[in-house]
Amino acid sequence: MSFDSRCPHGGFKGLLDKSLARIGLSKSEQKKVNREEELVDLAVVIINEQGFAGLSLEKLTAKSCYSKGTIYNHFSSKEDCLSALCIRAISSILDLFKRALIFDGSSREKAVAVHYAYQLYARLQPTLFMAVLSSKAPGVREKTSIERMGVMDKFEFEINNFSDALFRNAVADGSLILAEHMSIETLSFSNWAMSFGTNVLATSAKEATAVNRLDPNTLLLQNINLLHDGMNWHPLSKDWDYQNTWRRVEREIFAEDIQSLSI
Amino acid sequence: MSFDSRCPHGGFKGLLDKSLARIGLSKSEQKKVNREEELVDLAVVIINEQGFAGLSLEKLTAKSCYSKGTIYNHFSSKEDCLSALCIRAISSILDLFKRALIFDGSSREKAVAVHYAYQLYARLQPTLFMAVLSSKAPGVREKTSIERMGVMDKFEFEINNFSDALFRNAVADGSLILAEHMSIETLSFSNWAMSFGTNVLATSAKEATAVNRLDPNTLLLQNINLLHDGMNWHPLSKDWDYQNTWRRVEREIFAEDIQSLSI
DNA sequence: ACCTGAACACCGTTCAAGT
DNA sequence: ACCTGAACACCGTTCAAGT
Repeated sequence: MSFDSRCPHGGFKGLLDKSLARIGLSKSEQKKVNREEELVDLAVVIINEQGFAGLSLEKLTAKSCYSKGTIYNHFSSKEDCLSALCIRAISSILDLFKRALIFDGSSREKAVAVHYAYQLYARLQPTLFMAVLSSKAPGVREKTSIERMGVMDKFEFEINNFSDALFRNAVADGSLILAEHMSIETLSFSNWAMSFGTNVLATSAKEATAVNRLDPNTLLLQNINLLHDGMNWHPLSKDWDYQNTWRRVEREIFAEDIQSLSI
Repeated sequence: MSFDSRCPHGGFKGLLDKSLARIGLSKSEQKKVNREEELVDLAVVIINEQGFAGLSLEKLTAKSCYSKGTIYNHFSSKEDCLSALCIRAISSILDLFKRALIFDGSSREKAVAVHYAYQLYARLQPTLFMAVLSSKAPGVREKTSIERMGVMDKFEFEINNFSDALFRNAVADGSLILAEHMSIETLSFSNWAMSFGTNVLATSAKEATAVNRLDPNTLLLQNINLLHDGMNWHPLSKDWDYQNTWRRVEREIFAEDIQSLSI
């Protein structure tokens, strides 16, 4: 093993320190946050090399320049480390969501842009995306520290708020009329469930016959079109070419990200 | 620890042997199948007592009357054992699905009955249901034996066929008209994705704010109503009381199963 | 106040010897 | 042909000693 890759300090470190200082962290707290970033990066490398089953805090210790004690100072267990990857993923997904919002279109088109962003992340960072799924498994949740669990809940709450806002805007601009017994929360949740279910099944069951037989690129769009039509969210898919919206989102918002995929 | 519970042979054993013999297994193969059933039961007990994180083949060995070698003869790893629980779950779910089909109603109502069955299983056997989720995590899949992976694929294929049949029937009886660019497979997959996504998020995020704020009982029905309305599957939810269908399914098909929940 | 690595317990996995 | 359990490697986790 080459030791060159160990302890890759420096680079943007000074920059990072400053931006963290701005949000009110002490020097030692900054150091800890930076180190955790570093360790999460290393964990991703190990998973890419040896699979999720190959990740252990033992190996993470060996690959880093810290001792076991320090590693356990960050992660209370291997599963806690996995949850840290999950939080990294959710946080990045939220950033992509916010970028998707600037798409110039109807509220339903904006929702399509957000779903595009979700699926894009699954393609850009398959390992981190799968970490989200892994962290939903009870065995992982059980061993995640309560502090980190709190952070996860906080991010989940933010994602929910974000999703709710999409539907509130739709109701506000008149393109969506709330049926009886339907709340913003209900629609927002169904939207999330469909997206999550589609992406997980599409990613995890790719090899199996079930998903194989479908075109993964348009799969998510078709599913959410069905759902949004069911909500009677205008314009309906029969009156608007959302396939075209999907392509426009790709071109107008996420062109560089897509480029990095083909390199 | 009491040793009374160890090696609970007997009971329906003779009966089981005979039914297995009918499908063409030798005596020793029968024995192995029976033992695996027993071990899966024991694994569920351990998980119920100590959580998913508490399961190990070490403990399974201790709780059973077999040696480590024999346990590893059944399960190539702890994760392989988890996948065995997953297969047990899928197989039971398929049985419930078949029972749901006998519900007397329109093709869309039959689909509602099938979703009812899915959600019922999640309530009847939360541990086994969560095992399905666990087995979707990459770390578990990676350590599942190829033979068991094959069995899982076979069951997934059966579930798919079952779901496809629901939609084929709907097209056949004229209540569902396939839109352009929509295939039976697409609709079937979206149906599965919605159900899976809803049940997983409802089960795993129960504590979190997101799902808390919704009524879990009607959540799944609302979500699939939106989806089926989006497919334009008649009768639409505005023209038919599917809440009532849901209650009828509960009463007419699954009354005893629900009873066992409240005991 | 934080870091280290030795120490130990538990688990996973194999396999030579036994029936 | 199948089962056993000793043996060992790897991992998780703790904590007294060090800086």
